[in-house]
Amino acid sequence: MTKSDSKPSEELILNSAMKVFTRRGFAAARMEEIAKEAGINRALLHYYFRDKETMFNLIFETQFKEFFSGIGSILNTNKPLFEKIKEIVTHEIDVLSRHPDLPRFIITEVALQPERLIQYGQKMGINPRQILEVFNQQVEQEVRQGKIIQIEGRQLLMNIMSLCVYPFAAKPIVKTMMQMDEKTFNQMMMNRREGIYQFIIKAITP
Amino acid sequence: MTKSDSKPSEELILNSAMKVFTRRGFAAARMEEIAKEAGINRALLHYYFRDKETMFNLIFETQFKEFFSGIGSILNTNKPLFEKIKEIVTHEIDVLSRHPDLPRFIITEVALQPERLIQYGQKMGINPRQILEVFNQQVEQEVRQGKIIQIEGRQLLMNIMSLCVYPFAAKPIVKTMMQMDEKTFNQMMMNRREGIYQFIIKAITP
DNA sequence: TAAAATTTTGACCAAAATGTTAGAACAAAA
DNA sequence: TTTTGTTCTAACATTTTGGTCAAAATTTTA
Repeated sequence: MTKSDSKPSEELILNSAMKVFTRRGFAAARMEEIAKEAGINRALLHYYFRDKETMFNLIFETQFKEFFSGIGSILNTNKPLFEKIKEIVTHEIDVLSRHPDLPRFIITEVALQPERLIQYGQKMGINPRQILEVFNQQVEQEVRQGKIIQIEGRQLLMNIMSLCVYPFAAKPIVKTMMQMDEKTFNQMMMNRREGIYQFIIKAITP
Repeated sequence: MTKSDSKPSEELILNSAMKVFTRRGFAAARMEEIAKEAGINRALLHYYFRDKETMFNLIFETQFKEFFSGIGSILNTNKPLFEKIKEIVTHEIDVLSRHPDLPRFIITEVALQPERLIQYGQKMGINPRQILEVFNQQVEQEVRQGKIIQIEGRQLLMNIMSLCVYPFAAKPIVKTMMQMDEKTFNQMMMNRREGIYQFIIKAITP
């Protein structure tokens, strides 16, 4: 809020920018609000970062990484399926508990400019085709071996992601509808970490 | 696009407004774009509807109803649990297939102004407390009777909603990551209607 | 401590977006 | 066909917002 802390302005600005951009999205974010949040003059934003779009791109990139890199590297191991699922669930819930605005931010901004996804995806060396292919193979194999019921890899993956991500994406709705305050919401998500895992395993074990 | 069809302008404008607002959200929506989409002059928007905000509220209300009313009335019956689940899933997938932008729109706009949710909720007589209470009771009962495994009502409800809604909310991401075109996406969602139901039932049957 | 470099700001500018209005075009009624 | 009322538009006004710049304040360095 106040600048008093002797943190270098550049970093201080980026922090404020992150808050405001993730809270409001690009279109509704105001340079004024970012400046105020950082406790500095608006012109200073332009001194450190050329313009709104440049700032936004920096923020988007870090958020994008935060959202995708983890799951990507988990999927790319050759651990057994159940273990992967466990890791994805715990990882997602943990990350999103720390950054609850993340999914909504990514979702809306990608919807507004889908080309970003491809662009940044390439930039950080994500290859969806390959990741998906590996996961599909693994699921198919376990199906054939009778370890899990018949299910498409991508449907399973989508189920996992849905169960983890949706409550955060829709957090303001969920909180109101289920009449939870911040604390109970967080508690519920903590319970969910184990709950979802059980739910999925139960659903796919023959 | 063109106005040629002799439809009354008022309705025509609302249609365009709906498209643009759901596509871009309030902040990124441009009056100009709405006018162009309707094939009319920008000033006419103000002739029929006072200003941007008034227009937006009308759109938001209809979208809000579309999103919530169905599930509300399904939950408010006293059918058996599995039947309810089946109905919710099919209903959600059907509605969202017709209005794929709906969840993202509601989610982002509610996040931007959470008071809307309460306001419009009351306006259309939705009582979350009561709805949730009924569902909780029902789940608890089935748990006690040993018909389903131990699970919290709200967790189950959240799972159901997550599995249905998330793929649409994150549609642009899902499409890109899983390399699907519009058609395959829709097909996948159709398969999902049955798939999710099986998944949930399997997960909660003892 | 004086000079040089840097950070920071207030004042201003330009562009973009919303909103207003006088009157043209059109339709309906007399 | 004139008159009256409604629908629509072009041009204008206003507001909001992002961005620039010269100079003040501060820090660094000589």
